[in-house]
Amino acid sequence: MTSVDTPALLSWFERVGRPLPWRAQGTGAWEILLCEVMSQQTPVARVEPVWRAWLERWPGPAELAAAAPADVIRMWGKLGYPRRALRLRECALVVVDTHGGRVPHDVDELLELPGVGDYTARAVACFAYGQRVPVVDTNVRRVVARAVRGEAEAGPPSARRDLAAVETLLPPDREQAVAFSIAIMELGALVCTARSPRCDDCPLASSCAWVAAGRPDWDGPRRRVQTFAGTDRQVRGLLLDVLRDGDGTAPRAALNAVWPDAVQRDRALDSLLADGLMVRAGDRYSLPA
DNA sequence: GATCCGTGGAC
DNA sequence: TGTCCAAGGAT
Repeated sequence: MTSVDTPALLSWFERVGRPLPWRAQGTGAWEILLCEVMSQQTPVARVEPVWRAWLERWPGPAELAAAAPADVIRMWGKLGYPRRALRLRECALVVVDTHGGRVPHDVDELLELPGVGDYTARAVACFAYGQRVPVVDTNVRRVVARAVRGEAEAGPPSARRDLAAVETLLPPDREQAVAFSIAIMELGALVCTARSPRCDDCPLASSCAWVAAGRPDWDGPRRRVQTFAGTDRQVRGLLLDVLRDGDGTAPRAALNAVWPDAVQRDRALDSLLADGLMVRAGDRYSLPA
């Protein structure tokens, strides 16, 4: 079982790591939590402008907690999965109400926050508070699968296994461990990518188990490709667009116009109401005040 | 564990 | 052009 050449990895990061705004010295825990939630299943490049605008409008959890859900949904824009915006506001409420307005340090407490799961809790503990905890995202899983196990893909995630695997790779020194996690994520994002890994530019190539094995194809189960066209997800997006891009309210007829299949349209609409992304008053549908 | 939940860029 | 996939979380 190969390990990871940490010095080579850290040196590479110093050279080509992106100067993302939330990596600047002095970035607070709330700002880091915000960017981590926004980055869930969303390319980092799309997050940056929204992150800036968001913090300008609501600098901290107290301001966000006082905001109207409608404004929060609008500010979320087209980042996708808008339920995250509602969870973020709920998270701000919990931070204010039960943590005195400060983002908690402990992973277990972070996990209690709405919209904060296994990855985000550890990302905040590590990146915001400098704790030596494994941080496992899709990039880390992929780099470890290749560099350590010699497999082309990570296979299905398993929180327990993945955490244990990364824990064994984590440098003992706290600051090194933090730098390791940032760098290995960046490597997965920039070099050891899912589609066409740029092994020629990889600082781990000479020690990589996958490269050593001749970059064998993945022989595990093919990951199910997520369809989008024609799904409820697409319909929800179209429906929400009507309110998000307009003045926040619309009659039923305006919503009906965006999707012909009444059964699916109603199902999507009901799910939006259930999620609290819309409210209904008679014939009118609105973003939640 | 499987499924659902947006959006858009890269190839 | 259609496929793939992106700093996951909740149920």
